Parts: sequence; structure tokens; C-alpha cells
Amino acid sequence: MAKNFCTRAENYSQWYNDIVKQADLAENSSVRGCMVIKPYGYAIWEKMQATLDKMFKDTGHVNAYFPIFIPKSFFSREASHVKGFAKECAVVTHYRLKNNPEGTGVVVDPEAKLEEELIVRPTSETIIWDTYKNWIHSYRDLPILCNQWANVVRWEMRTRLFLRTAEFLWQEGHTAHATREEAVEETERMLHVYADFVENFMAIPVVKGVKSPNERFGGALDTYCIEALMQDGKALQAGTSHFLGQNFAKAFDVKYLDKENKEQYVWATSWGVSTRLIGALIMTHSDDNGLVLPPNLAPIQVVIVPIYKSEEQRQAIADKVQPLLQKLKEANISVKFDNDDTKRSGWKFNEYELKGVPVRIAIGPRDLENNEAEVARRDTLQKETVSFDGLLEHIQQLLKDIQKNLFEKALNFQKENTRKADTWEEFVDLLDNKPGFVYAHWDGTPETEDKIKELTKATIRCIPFNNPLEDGKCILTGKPSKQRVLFARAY
RNA sequence: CGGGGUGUAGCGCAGUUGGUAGCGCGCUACGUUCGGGACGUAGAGGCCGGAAGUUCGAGUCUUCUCACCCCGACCA
Repeated sequence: MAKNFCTRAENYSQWYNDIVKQADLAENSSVRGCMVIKPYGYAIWEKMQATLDKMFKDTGHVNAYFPIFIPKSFFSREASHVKGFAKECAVVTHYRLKNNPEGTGVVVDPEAKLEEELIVRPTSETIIWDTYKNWIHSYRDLPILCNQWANVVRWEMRTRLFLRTAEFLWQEGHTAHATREEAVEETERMLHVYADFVENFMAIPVVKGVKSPNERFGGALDTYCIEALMQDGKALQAGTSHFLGQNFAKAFDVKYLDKENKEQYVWATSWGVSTRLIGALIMTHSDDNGLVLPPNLAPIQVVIVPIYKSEEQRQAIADKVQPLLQKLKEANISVKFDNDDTKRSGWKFNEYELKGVPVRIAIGPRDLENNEAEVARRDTLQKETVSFDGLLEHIQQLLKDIQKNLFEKALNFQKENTRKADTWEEFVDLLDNKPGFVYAHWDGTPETEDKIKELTKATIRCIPFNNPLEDGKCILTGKPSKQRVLFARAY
């Protein structure tokens, strides 16, 4: 087969870029750092959206929409929040263009300077809490459980398709609660929703945990996260859920009267996942033949490719396939019958392999005679001949198997690449020679974490939930430690 | 913002000591093919990133400029 891209072993980054391009997911745009998500890539995002949205609704949330622009002054209200985002904000300073008086084209009209500059949202806590102030007066107004699907802008210096772009799509949940306990519970609930989604729909195993103070979201008291391990041994943060305490309530003066008629500050959470998950999807399952999609997220779950010489054969296959198409659709399986006469069957095989379609059915004259079809699965590349009559049941089972197999394969990879280090030498050796998750002791100070990052580029990905306690010594300082934390080099 | 590259057909590239632009893929038409990216024939498509200069003559030499990519610093 003619390969149009390089293998993971040759150059992992290039392989990733090639997959994105060849599978027609996205491309770079004329705007530096901003991508165009192409229809096939967007279809995957839409499936993710639909699934997550239902999960949010099922946990009592509602959707709303807040402005893309945020007055600059809002950002200075919460000190650590501004510190976290100040360096990557796009700023709107003017509201009008005019024809260039000294030549062609248009220029910014200096007369049209905004009195207060607007920030293009890097996240929406500030504008939302400024709004919630007006929505919340009494304990009866709580909780507020809002989510928004939106784009955000973070002016990154170096970008990569899906993994880090200047503009990206995401959802951000913002909730307001009467008590600390309720807010903490919400933060945990949504992290579990994310873990459930990523593991069961995306077939990506994750480690759930809490971030160290250094990695915490600006303005949060605690940041929970799910961390996934990519095939090159680097970690990728797949979702975060923040317990914001009363920080934003205090910054925006959001108070309610409780049942005792006493004023209380509101407790907050926020949580989000982004199109970055598509990057995680690619780097978890795909192989040197192209994209591999778990059936639950594949825009096309089954493709049927006819093989024929004459128009009569083509028609005979189309007739044969018609009832099957009907049955598959009734069974809620997204199927495409690619009867396009301008492409050859071999070309189609490669095309759908590249695009990660989980199941391919090929039907030719020989199959017609025998009342059979050739069924190929993308995850293992295995082919088998199946009687046409039992095809629906076979496909249904196969899709389940593929979904399960992808998760198990990824879980095995994660297990095989999760190790312990007890000394500094061992730690560095693992990072360099056996990249993956490394559990090691840490003395708990931000200074040590910074130093480790400086020396190795590895960061604490999280302190896992239900982490076993174990006495030990910090791998860098030798100071006593009560538990191992999860280190890795990360995206 | 440092360090290194690249700009020539839709995409990927070649272009010698300066002489008026070519290859592969793709695209269009026709024919033969069709069980893992078919082949043949005939076509269409580029003021060589931009500006100025040197020259009889610039894709090629000089200066300036713009854009993008890679490696760092920064970050999801």
C-alpha cells in the first residue's frame, strides 16, 4: 500500500500532523495559530458534543450563552486568575475601520478607540460571575447549573492542530452553590462525568486526581483532572473540573441570604473539555495506517464498498445492499454505502482505513454468488467472510467488540507504561528511556516541583484519588513524603 | 523575543556560470481496466512572496520587506 505519511517510530509529531491532514480532520488557516476544522473532524466533535450535552442535562445542567468579549477591568478582580491568563489575551481596542487616506486598503480608525478595552474570552468566569451577581439574591436562587458551548482564545506562541491552537472550541460549566460541600460534590461529579465519557465513548483510559498547587487553575482552590497517556509516553490533560471556593463570589460580590436571613458568599465550580480531546483520540488509538476511531464516536461506523466490473454487477450489488442499509439504519448504526463510480474499490479501502471507519464491508460478484460479504475491522485490520443473512447481528457485535478492544488495548498500554521511581537517577532514566507515567515521592513543596520541571521537563500530572499512603523520600530533596504522585512529560 | 530554515502550477519539489520556467502527484477528456491507492493518449494550469537596485537581460546577483515552518522561552 502506498503510504502518504510517516510512521510513529520515524517521527511521532509528523505522524500526528499527517493523520490530521490525511484523515481530513483539520488544516491550518490563513490566520496564524488558528485552525479550520473540516467537516469530518467537526462531525467527530459533534458526536462528542451530543454525548456530553446529554450527560450534562442528565445531571441537571442547562445551556446558556455569555459574550465573547469581557471588559478588561473584570480581569483584575481576581488576582490569581489574571495572573494565569494575562500573558495570552487578545485585546479589542477599536470598533471601526476606514479607507486608508494615504493609499489603498483600510486602516483602523483612530477616532474609534474604545473607552474600555475588551478582552476576547480565554475563559468566562469573570463575565459569568458578573452576571450571576444579578441572578442570585436568595438561597432559593441556588444552585445555578449552567453550561455553555463556546469558542475561546488564548494567544499561544506555538500551536499544534487540536492540541494547542489560538482559538479552540469547548464547553465550560459554571455553577453556583449555597454550601462548600455542595460545590465540592459538583466538582467531583463533573470530573466523573468526564472520566465516564472519555473512557466509555472515546475508549481512552484516564487517571483521575487532583492537581498540585503549581498546576492549579488561576482562581481555583482545587483543580481535579483526568490524565491520559499518549502512545509516545507523554501525558495529556483530557479534562478539568475546578472547585473555585468563594473567590469569584468575593471578587464580584455575589451574595445570598440564607434561611436565617444572613448574607453568605456563593460557592462556585467550573469545568471544561475542549477540541483538544480530538488530539487525545488520535494519539491514543491511531496507527501507522491512519486514524482509528472507536465506534461510539465514528461519524461513519460502517462503510459498504461494492466491487464490480459491469454496470449490471454494480446494480445487482446495490439491490442486494439496500435491505441491509435499511436494517443497519434501523439499528441506529451510521452506515455509508459508497457507490461512487469515479473511485476504484482499492482506493476506497485505503481512504476509509485512513479515516478510521471501524467496519468495512466489501461485496463483489463472488460474494453475491455465495450470499456472503467480506467484513474488515479497522482496529486489528482483520478480514473475515460472513454470511449475508446474519450480517446485522454480526456487525452489532463487532462494533461492541471494537469499542471494547480499543479501550483494553489503551488500558494495557497505560499499565505497561506506568512505573515507579525511587531515586533521582531512576526517575530521569525512566523519563528519557521509558517515557510514560512515573509514580515517585515528592516533598510537597512548589519549589521542588519547579526544580523537577526545570531539570527534567516532567510535571506532576496529578495526585490520584484514593492514592495509597506510603512513607518514602522525595526523589529530589530526600525529604520525607507520605505518598507517591504521578509525574510525566506532558502536552 | 532569541537560533535555524523555507517562499517557483491546487499540493510536493527541481531549476547549473544570469538568456525569458520544468518534474511528480492532483485536475479535465477519451479509451482500456476494476477483490487493497490502475494504465495509456491528449489537454488545462505559474507576470517564480512583495518592493527597490545592478544588468541589454533577474526565478538566479545586492539591499530592504512580508509571510509561514522547525528548535527554545511560554502554555491546555
